[in-house]
Amino acid sequence: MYQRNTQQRQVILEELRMLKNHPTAAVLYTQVRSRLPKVSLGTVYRNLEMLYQSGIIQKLEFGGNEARYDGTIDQHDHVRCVQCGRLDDVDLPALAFLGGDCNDFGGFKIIGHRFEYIGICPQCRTKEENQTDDLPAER
Amino acid sequence: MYQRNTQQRQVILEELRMLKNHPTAAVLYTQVRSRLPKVSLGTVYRNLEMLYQSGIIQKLEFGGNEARYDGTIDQHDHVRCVQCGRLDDVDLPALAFLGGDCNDFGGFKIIGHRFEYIGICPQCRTKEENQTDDLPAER
DNA sequence: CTGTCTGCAAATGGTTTGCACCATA
DNA sequence: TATGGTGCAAACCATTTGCAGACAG
Repeated sequence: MYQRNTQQRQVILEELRMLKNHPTAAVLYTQVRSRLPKVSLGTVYRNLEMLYQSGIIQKLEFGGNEARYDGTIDQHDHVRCVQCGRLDDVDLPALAFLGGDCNDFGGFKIIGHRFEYIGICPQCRTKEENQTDDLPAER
Repeated sequence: MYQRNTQQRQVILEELRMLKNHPTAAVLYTQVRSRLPKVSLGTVYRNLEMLYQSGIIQKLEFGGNEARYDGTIDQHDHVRCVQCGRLDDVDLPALAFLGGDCNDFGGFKIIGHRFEYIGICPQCRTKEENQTDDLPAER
């Protein structure tokens, strides 16, 4: 089951690694289109999934939101802004053990974990202070 | 902003509390229909969201899968089966600190966290042993 | 009565997929 | 030139929403 090294695939991976902020597929798509104006969103999804399955990139999907992608595979956790969806890195070595030795819970074979802080990012915080009214919808 | 105490809302909450295994909206819907044959799926979603916003139940959404609901609000973590989506409880007091004092990461105001183990449930494990072929799709 | 809630069905939105053509190896 | 990849558009599927009638308070 070999994979070809297409131009699209290369550009998608390069641009993903360029964008440091864990872009969504849609954001990456517009970015890639600046170099390959004819790519389709379907191709972006297909390649992201392929790269993810090959263990080359990370897919960071949580709670109904759009999935976000990380061009590296080093293990670290994240903070997600409830309001705008922004996703930042968090270095929290204390969590390393969680994926480790504990590999049986009620018969489950544990193969990993997902962790994420939920919060409000700096931008959204200042927005909140300026306009005290209009609480935005939760989701 | 008061809320009415409709029959639908009551039954939905009761049935959710009856089902101990964190049902999806669809599963709960069929369950509720056995008592109220005319409820609509929309009503189930609307009420679940309402109960969730009111802090009466938990909404457990993770990784692109269907959301699952918990009729109680006690804090505990979960294991999710990658293959069938089954969601079980896990008691892991060590994680309690995570939502606690640490309330500022890079300007983010931390308001909570999401954690979940990923694994393979007993049923899917035995299935795997019996038939070594046909790897199921990731998602 | 008033204003919330319901059932229905259509809309949404992120993601996937079928198909015919394209291009990599 | 064989076959995996692409672009396009339609399909999917969980969830949301507009609307007119129903019903709780």
